[in-house]
Parts: sequence; C-alpha cells; structure tokens
Amino acid sequence: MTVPRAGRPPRPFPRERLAANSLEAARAVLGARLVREPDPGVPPTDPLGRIRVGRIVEVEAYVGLEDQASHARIGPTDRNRVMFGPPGIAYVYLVYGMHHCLNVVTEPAPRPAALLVRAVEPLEGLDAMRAARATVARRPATRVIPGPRVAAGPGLVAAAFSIDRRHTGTDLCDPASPLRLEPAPDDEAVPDVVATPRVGIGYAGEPWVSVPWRLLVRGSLSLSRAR
DNA sequence: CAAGCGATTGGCT
DNA sequence: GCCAATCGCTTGT
Repeated sequence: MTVPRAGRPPRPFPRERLAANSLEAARAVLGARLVREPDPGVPPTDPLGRIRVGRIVEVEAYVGLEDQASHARIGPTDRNRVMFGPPGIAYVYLVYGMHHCLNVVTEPAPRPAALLVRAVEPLEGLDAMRAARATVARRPATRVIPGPRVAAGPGLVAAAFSIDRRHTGTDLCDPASPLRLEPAPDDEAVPDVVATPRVGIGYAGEPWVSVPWRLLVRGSLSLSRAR
C-alpha cells in the first residue's frame, strides 16, 4: 500500500484539457507536475526508491497528419500508433539510438497530436533524478549536475525520470499510474508563456519549421539549451 | 535484407 | 562551433 505524500494526495490531471486544441493543451501542461513513482522492489534507502516530481516548463506541439515535423505525418505505424488514440496517453520514442523522449497525446482520436515534454524543473527527488541520469550516462559524470539542469532537455527528462518506450501507452491522467501528470497547486501563479519555433526539425520545411509551437515558461532556469 | 537517418547530448576544438 | 555516439524505424531493393 502506497502512502500518499504528506500534504499532497494525487490529483488527476483533467483529460479534457488535453482533448482540446494542442496549443491550449500545451498551456495547460506548462506548470503541471510530472510524477514518477519508484519501480516496485526498490528499497527506500536507494535514491531511486524515492518519488520524483517536477514542474513542466517547456513543451512542443506536433499536430495532425499535415504537420510535416510530426512522426504522424506518414500515417499510423507500429511506433506512432498511440498518437492517433485518445488524449492523456504517453508516447515515448528513441531518438539518435540513445535518447528517449516523452510525449503527451492530445486532441480527440483519431486526430494524431502530442506534446513533447522538453524540460522539467525538479521539485522533489533530485537525488533520484541524478542517480537515474548516472545509470544511463554513456560516460562517467565529470561534474555535479546543477539541480535546475537535471531535466533541462527532452532526452534529459526521460533519463532523469527513468522513462523509456515501455511507458508508451501509460495513462498520464490516471492518479494510479506510476508515471503521470498532476495539476499545479491552485494557489500557484499561471506561468508567463513564451512561444518560439520548434527545435531540430529542419527537415520539415515551411511553414512547419517556423510555426511558434514551442511553448516555454519565461525565466525558468530549467529550459533546454538554446540551439 | 540493407541502408539512411533522426522531435539529442556532451565533450572537444 | 563541430561532431561522434548508437539503434529502432522506415523505405527501397
């Protein structure tokens, strides 16, 4: 039996906010919490036995069959199929043979759309995030990772939260899921959002390379590195 | 079955 | 700023 965190029992993230237009969904997800429960059997003495919680500060929207930057542009395949399904489901893929990327499916099925979670600000379980990054690092860490930078990029989010393709299909709106979203506390200020073009999609051509579908929280210290 | 390539990262020049 | 690392997915033979 899992003991709820003191003062903060799980609250479900409302699926209807994700069923909306993906750019509205992106604004709803910015500021929300990404929560990762420990894997079963990991002792509480292990850093990875602690819950990990972060605040989402950067996302990108990939919207519709017509979006030439989206994995869905070629139609449904074994890899991208969940993008065509209901909102609130995780889509995790491997890029460059080594980095996993977490997406939140948006818009009603069968319209394919998702938000790539590009950066998260650590709130709880920073030691677990550092330990998780160390387990997937190619080389031994040469420096201590500054707290705010532990999940400051899409591949780093997946590494810090121990996310891989097996999480594809996880319902992120279910408070019982080991990987899930939770709303920001009601008394937290709505973030100041900045919109820019998406990163790393030069192959897509216009207008897709230029549409301002990368949304970020202004001033966060945990944003992905400029490219 | 073979080959080209990517919604990235970090170390080195 | 440049570039290697590394492998699953997609497409073409």
